[in-house]
Amino acid sequence: MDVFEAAAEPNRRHLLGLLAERDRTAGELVDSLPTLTQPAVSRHLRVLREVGLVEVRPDGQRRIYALKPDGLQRIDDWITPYRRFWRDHLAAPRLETP
Amino acid sequence: MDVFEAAAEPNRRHLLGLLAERDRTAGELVDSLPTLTQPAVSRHLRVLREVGLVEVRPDGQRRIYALKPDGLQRIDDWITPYRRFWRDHLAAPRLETP
DNA sequence: GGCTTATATAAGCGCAAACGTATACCAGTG
DNA sequence: CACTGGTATACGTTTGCGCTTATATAAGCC
Repeated sequence: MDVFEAAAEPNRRHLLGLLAERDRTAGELVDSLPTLTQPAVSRHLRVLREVGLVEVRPDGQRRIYALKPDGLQRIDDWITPYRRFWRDHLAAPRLETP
Repeated sequence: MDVFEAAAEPNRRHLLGLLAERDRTAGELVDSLPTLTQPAVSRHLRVLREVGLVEVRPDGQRRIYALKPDGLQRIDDWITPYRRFWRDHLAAPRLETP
């Protein structure tokens, strides 16, 4: 699994959104997704860990998750050339438009 | 399938890359992925069409594919808030680093 | 009209993702 | 030490993606 697939999952994007606000314990993140069970969220966190999008530090018996900046930057690097593309085409979508 | 899942597939990102250079016929795109069969590429193009990342126009018996700017912009909109995040954290990764 | 070229769809298969239930692993607390 | 709370892993199941082979559709050409 790479960064793109990891970020493609809505629940994982939800987790990333929360971690962008501030660091959170695994428990808080579990509570933020009431439709999922604790193991399900734990596995999403593992995926985010493995692709380098988040990092964990232990705090007693809890685990505190934090966003890792460089992970998302890889997606941003990919998008960058396209950004130029739509900046050119957006104002004047088609030259041959009547 | 949404834009994120569509862009998560490496072969589809390859196709988007080619279409960012210039419009291409379906046949050119098929030839650009020698490890895949023609139907496989055709299905990838269908996915990209359905999520609004590309558009097609017929040219005789060929189909010419073109990149649609607004599709990728939706991913960019999602990334934007995170960009601020790593701009803040990248220069000084951790305050408590020894 | 018949034949070829270009592209899309259909059918079927294998595999990996995502989930829930059950369980293991620690760390704290009495 | 026994027990509880917080988190991760194991396991089995379902579901959907991506692939190939085979076929349909449609345009161009003789």
